[in-house]
Amino acid sequence: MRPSRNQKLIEALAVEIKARRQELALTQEDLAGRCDLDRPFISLIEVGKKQPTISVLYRLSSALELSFAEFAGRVESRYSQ
Amino acid sequence: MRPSRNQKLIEALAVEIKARRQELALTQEDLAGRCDLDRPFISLIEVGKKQPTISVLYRLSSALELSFAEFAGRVESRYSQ
DNA sequence: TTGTAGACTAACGTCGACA
DNA sequence: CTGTCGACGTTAGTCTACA
Repeated sequence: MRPSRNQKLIEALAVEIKARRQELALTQEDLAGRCDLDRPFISLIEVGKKQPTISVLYRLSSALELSFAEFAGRVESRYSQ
Repeated sequence: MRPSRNQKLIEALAVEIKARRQELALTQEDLAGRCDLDRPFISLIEVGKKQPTISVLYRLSSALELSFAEFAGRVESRYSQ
């Protein structure tokens, strides 16, 4: 079977991360620092070119000051639209 | 550099998936069929040996008849304990 | 500040098989 | 029914660097 890629979901995630990051007035480097991730990697996620694993998702949600459930809910609503 | 692996989170996910699957009286093969994933892969996730990406997580939540937010919340509560 | 590129390592996700 | 294994192709995730 084809690799499990859902581009619309990935893009919903991308938009939510970027929006929330800017809401908190953080740079990509700030965010990367908060969750100990590579800054260029954050960039790739925000343009919908990378699909993070659950560990990275969880760390991103914490860094964005959201519970995991709240973060997932936001991504989900963007996806459903 | 350091692998972005949070074993406790992975195990919380593992336990939740297995519990919810059994709640629905599904076999791993049933679940695999519902979300079009490899059956052995489901098994590895349920024993905490694999860390799925967001696409796989989303498909699992749907297959387990949970919203993405609800699913994330359940994993999160198991993780926090 | 951000997007992207190349090169690299580790891990995902699939498949077939077997206890 | 489930866990595991080996093999495989693909991609996550890191790092350096540049416009």
